[in-house]
Amino acid sequence: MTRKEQVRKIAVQMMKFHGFSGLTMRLLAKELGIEAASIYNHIQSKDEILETVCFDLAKEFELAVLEVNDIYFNAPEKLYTLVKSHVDIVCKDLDASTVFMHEWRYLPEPSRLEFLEKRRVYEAEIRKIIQLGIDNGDFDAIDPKFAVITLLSALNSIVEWYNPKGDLQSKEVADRLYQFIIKALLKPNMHAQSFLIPNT
Amino acid sequence: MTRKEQVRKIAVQMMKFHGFSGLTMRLLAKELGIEAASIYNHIQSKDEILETVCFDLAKEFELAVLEVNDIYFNAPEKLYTLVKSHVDIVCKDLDASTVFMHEWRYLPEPSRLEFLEKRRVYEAEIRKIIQLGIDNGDFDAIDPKFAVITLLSALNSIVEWYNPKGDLQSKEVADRLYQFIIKALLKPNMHAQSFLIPNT
DNA sequence: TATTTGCATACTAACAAGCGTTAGTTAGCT
DNA sequence: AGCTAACTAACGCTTGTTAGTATGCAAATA
Repeated sequence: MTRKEQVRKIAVQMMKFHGFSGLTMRLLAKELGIEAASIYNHIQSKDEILETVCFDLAKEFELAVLEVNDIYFNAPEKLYTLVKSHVDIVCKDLDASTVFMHEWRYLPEPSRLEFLEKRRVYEAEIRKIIQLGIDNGDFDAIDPKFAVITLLSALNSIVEWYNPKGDLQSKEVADRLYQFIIKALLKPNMHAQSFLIPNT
Repeated sequence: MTRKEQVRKIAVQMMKFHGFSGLTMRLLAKELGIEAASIYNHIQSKDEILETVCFDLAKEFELAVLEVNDIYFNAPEKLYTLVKSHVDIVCKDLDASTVFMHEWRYLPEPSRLEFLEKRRVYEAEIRKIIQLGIDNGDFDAIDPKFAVITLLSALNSIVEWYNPKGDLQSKEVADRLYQFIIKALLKPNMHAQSFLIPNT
């Protein structure tokens, strides 16, 4: 791990607790054991740290959903794969994900608008999955937009409660969330079709 | 509305966009059309604004859930009433609710710990409802803790997307969310029992 | 092998601006 | 007379960031 990566790692870790505005360069420097001015040998600005975190993760989410929508699957299978990927990304680096969820608001313009656009695309891709499920008769005819919002709120709130040192693995979290959500989405008469719920 | 209330209202409105740390007294003063020092004729400190917002809303949530658990209802009825109350509180003052959800982390100690305790109690009361549903055979035998987390994540994320000027009323949001969640909670063979889903 | 170059990493000192907040005062309304 | 709500001036401290400099190690050169 380069020094640059070390700086970013500690910065993100601290941003999780202090927030973007609350984390000062001098606070970060103290944790790194150096002077505030020295940080600028490794990064360009405080904003840059936030931009790196937000856009690196956004890229990961984007790739995951595009891959799912590229492969031929039925809607429940696509949804399971997407949920699994999303949860994996979040749990893999919980600090970064927490900052991603909470602090993107403080991205400087035009980065903030760019970020919102990326999120819009992500949501639109997920909506395609829900719509496919409805069109194919797997899912109840609910409002897809509403379903996406509710799905994502459940997925994203993982950062609020997940404990990497606890007994739940990323896969278990994904399976539980999927089973909860798929029940809300599936047509009532399809609940016996357990093949739609992958083995855990 | 007293001047004190006006100050708080504008402050909360601005905190929604700038965050607690990002909102400065001089920025708030400019929006109020006065000098920063003048604000202190109406409030004691910047922290006090945050504390008022967080604890006022916490009180509302607490009262709502205690009332629901006081009345004799079955679990689905209790849950519907709770969802309705929660959504009402959130939609009634979206600015305050947004600050409540995002900025409680920046409460000064010991207020922060006190806030977390109140939230813990709220979650425990909701868990009672889920547990009642399981014990009475209405709900699937899912992990109640997990169900509460998922339920609350859906309820709380309303602040991320709800538009008071849109075409959705608070009651409609509550009904939709309830129908989505109750489907995930109910036993499969009970889905035909539409009486469990209140008329919309 | 000895010397030089260059990069990585840290430092001190400082800047201009901004921070929350206090003290003391003034104007107008009841 | 007393209350409400504003003001100016200032305090001590913190903010992100720049400029210029020193040190130690690794690769390149003599």
